[in-house]
Amino acid sequence: MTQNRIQTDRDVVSELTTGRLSVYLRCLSYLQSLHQETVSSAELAARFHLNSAQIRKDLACFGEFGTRGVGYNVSQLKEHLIRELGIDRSRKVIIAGAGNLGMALADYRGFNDNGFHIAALLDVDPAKIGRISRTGIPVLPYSDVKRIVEEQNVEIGIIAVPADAAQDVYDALVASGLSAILNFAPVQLRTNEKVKLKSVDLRINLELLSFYLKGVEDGTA
Amino acid sequence: MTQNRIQTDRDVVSELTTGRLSVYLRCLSYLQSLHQETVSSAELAARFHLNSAQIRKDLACFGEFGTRGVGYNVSQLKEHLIRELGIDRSRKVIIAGAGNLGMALADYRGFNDNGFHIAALLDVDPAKIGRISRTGIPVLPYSDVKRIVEEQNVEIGIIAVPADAAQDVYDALVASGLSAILNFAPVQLRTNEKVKLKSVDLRINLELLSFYLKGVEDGTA
DNA sequence: GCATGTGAATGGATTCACAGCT
DNA sequence: AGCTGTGAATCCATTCACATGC
Repeated sequence: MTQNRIQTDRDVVSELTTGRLSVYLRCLSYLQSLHQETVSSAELAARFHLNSAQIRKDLACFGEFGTRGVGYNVSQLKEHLIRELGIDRSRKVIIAGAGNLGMALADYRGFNDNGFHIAALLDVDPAKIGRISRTGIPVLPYSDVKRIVEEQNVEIGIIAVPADAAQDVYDALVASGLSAILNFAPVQLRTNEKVKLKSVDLRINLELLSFYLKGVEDGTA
Repeated sequence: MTQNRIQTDRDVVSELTTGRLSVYLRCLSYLQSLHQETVSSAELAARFHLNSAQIRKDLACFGEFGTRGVGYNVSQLKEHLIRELGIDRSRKVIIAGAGNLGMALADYRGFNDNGFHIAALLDVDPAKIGRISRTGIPVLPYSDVKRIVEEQNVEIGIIAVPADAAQDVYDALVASGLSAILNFAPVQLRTNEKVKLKSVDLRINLELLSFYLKGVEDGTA
């Protein structure tokens, strides 16, 4: 109910909850664009096929922000989530690997916007170094990592290199001094516990669908 | 909320389990390349920082495949998983959106290999139609969807278009007759329950890291 | 002896249900 | 009345611990 509680609860927020907060935030931006002033947990729940109690619990993690009998104030809640997610200022990102995926992420709106700014791409290929992405992000050699990270205060690294190069790249990023890494290479990395790592395995999702399809074929699903 | 589990003849397998099976499979391929003949749940557990009982439970979903006192036969288990995941034959995939992300996915090794084959990319941009990706995947207009899906027996669609086009593309893919969709657009789709949908939200992962970083800054994590 | 397979115990996340505020 | 905030109940996933079989 009071300020102490906000601090206490914070380190207990699960990734599942945090992920949903991101989704709510996007929805609030949309509602704001419609000039909707308040929203109830039931309305949000209907949009996402979630349970309304879950949404209230998620939002209550950081204090009481709703008004009983009314709901949540859209723009107030939005600002609040932005602050809680730590994207109320721009965080610098560097992408290792200027291949297809790295380039796509560099130019991806969701990545280079609204709380995140991509400082540079990194690559080993001399043919790529010195060029820029479609939206103007420069491709630099790995020898520049440490300098860029320090000069531009880069906090997040993204690994978008083939699996066999991922560990070396991981080690180089960690050595450069950044604090969090998003890994797209399908490998189990030997990690440094001081750096937060989140891995995303794109192929798993295709295999999940294949598994579902097989179930349908076998007539068991 | 409903579609999160997949029925099999033996039991019900959660998506979490299925995802881990994919990871084990990749590891088994690696062990096979080292000519290792057997592997224990404890060894796999150590590799992935998982609990060995969890691995045994995951693998036991489809029957008893290990040998007590010995472990699992690497190549036998690998073949078994490939069959259970339904990638023992090539499944055809079509990608909607020949932008950066679509192109990256089309040429991504993990997507166009080993159980999956990308039949085509789709786009609305006349400048892109008729071209091919770096690895030779053709870009076709949406008017060809139904024909391609039928002729080539495409089962899986991937949505790699901007958020505002995603619903229309989803509807077109569903209408074309395929059975499963992997969605990369950050929107809540109005779905047809006959088609399995899996959504991947890339931005959530960045926000997760931002949330972690904020926790560190505030000294609460 | 050693590692699997699995019922029982634990731990988390979700949902229920209602007290409490507007 | 309407909707939040939350303890209690439920559901699901993970882990423990051991009987079972090589």
